[in-house]
Amino acid sequence: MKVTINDVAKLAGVSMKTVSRVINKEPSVRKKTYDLVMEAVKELNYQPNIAARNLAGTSSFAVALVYDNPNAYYVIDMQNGVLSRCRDEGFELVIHPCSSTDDQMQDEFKTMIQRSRLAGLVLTPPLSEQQNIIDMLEEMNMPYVRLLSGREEQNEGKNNCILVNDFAAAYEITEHLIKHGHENIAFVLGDKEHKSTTERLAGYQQALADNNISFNQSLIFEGHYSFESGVNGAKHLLANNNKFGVTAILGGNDEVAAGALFAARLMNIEIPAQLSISGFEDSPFSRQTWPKLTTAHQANNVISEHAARLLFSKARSSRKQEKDIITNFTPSIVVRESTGPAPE
Amino acid sequence: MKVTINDVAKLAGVSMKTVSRVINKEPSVRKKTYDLVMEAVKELNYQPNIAARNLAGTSSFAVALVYDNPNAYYVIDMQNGVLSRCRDEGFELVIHPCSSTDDQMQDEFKTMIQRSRLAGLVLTPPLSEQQNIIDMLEEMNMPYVRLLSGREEQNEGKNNCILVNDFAAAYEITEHLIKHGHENIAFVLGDKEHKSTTERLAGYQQALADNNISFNQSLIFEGHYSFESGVNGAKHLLANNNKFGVTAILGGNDEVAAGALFAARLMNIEIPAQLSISGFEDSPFSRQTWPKLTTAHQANNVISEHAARLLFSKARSSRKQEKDIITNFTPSIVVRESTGPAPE
DNA sequence: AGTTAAAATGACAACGCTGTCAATTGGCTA
DNA sequence: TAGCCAATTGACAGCGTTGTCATTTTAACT
Repeated sequence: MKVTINDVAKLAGVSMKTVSRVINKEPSVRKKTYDLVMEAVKELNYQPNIAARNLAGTSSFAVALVYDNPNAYYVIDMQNGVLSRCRDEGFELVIHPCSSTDDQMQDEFKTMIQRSRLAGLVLTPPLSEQQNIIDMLEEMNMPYVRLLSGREEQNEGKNNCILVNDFAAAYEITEHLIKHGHENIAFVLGDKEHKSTTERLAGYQQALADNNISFNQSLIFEGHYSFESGVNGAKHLLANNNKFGVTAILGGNDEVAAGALFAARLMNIEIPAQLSISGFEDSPFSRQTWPKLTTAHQANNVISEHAARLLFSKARSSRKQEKDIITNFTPSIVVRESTGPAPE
Repeated sequence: MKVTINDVAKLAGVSMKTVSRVINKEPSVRKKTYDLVMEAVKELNYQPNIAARNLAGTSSFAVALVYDNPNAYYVIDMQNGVLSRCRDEGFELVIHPCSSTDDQMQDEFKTMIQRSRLAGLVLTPPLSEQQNIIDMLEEMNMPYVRLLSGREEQNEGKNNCILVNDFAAAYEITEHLIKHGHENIAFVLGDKEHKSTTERLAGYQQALADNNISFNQSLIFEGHYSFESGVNGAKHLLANNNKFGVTAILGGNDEVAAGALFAARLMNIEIPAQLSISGFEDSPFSRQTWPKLTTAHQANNVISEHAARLLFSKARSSRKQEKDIITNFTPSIVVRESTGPAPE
């Protein structure tokens, strides 16, 4: 039942160490020897023991996915992508949800890293934005890859980032609305600590500017990434019989947009006839509202696989921290039924 | 930096083995010794090395969570619950998503189990319903706990089950509707292969029977657990100007209910004035529709923690398969705005 | 106090693999 | 063909724990 490296070595007529070399694809193994060993491996259906590898070796065979994000769809997408790469590469995945943002978390985090003997970690926002975490990892010389909201040109100093260009996404959505005659476009922002919030706001502002529409602070509601916040934001923005003359609302993400939709219903406002609403992220959620949400599609499955791949390459390429690895993903707008021409 | 059991032993002035005994909460350690060791553990912040434990010991310190469920909220709830227990008990969690239902999956599954040297696994529906998987685990003498839809009285032969009483939940929701004057209550079912579907249907039928309402097959739509299916089901049931006189629709779960809501909107039907709609599961989703859904709350966080606890106790209590461990959870109805009195 | 069984502790090998370094082999040149 | 270097391969210790069994201590009796 249990096949060890020793069994393989005997069958192939070589030393254990040679088998080890073959398993780990180390160079300087003669082709003939390699084949001999592989044949024995197949014959015995040998599976290396992960615990022993971890214990004996200096390198580890586990990576961690760290998240502090209430959006289950996002987390699952990330997890599945990373997991799929892990399987292909023979790594284990350690899942590490972090609920808190306080100091205690950082300790807990450190403990986890030491305890699990990780080869590296994937950080998702908003955790990936915390400088103290990054500093800690750099100090520990621990490979990591972080998913961030941002534009390439603004992040040249940073390393190991995978950027999602929320600026461009917001720009595109805003322009879409402007083209449909909207001028008083409101924005219910997500948590202001999140980079995605400031990026989306900046994209929105740029689109306004490029189309000669002046920015109006009154049309901005500082909220959170939640349904509730979308409800509150829309209620506030549309208050007093829509005194600002808002004809479109950008939701900080799909959940916020769904909240805005909810609030509009409460006020008997027709979507999109009287009001256009759009979200961000294209979560499954955005397809399950009435009407379905216009949003910006973010290829989370692709992004997460890419993140894992990048991490593995970093983890393998020895100690030397390769700087400036930045990859860019730009979400693309998906127009559905929640946006339309501005009312007269 | 790296603290081993040896360091602790030296500081406490005892043998390594004694420290090991304390760590593993083995009996026959004097209170005084125990305290001495624990003090040293705290002082050095000692963390046992999982790899070494796995390698040296006979028992393993990893459990797996296996899922084949597209509902991200459900999966995350389960995962977080199990994970939280795992941390407390010093276990590792191996995540194993299974996309397919074919034979290949079973092989892959077996490989995973052998490779990871698991202490046991938690199976979630619909995977937990597959007899071939259960048989395989029994054969391997591998501890497991499965989450199932069902009633206690019907599952006495089975072991290691955590039952969610969907029958009772459906009964309660149906009765709620009947009390509000509904008689033509339709049901958009989920996937018929899932136990939860048949259980919910049975609860619905029982409630009708107990209230002297005859069951009408025409009011049943056999669908799937998806938003789309909810849309199609409602469209079908309300077709031809609502020829069946439906005044309420049960959605197989919250997603289906949201779909039904969507379809009702398309047909300009007022909710709940003209039509009541309810879901199941009380996913975050059910609070993000307009109007908010009446549903049956399922305490997934509690259930998953319980599952993990049960698995640990099984895994520890040596080989002897304790039979008949069955725990029962009954969802409780949450009345929101999507249901109301039947129209005249 | 002396005896004895039970409880508590310790010594040491073993788990399955990899790192290190020494030994062997093969291919080439002179 | 000897001589030499580089490419391969092997021997062996050790990773941090636990299982086993031997040893010591304690408690409970005569």
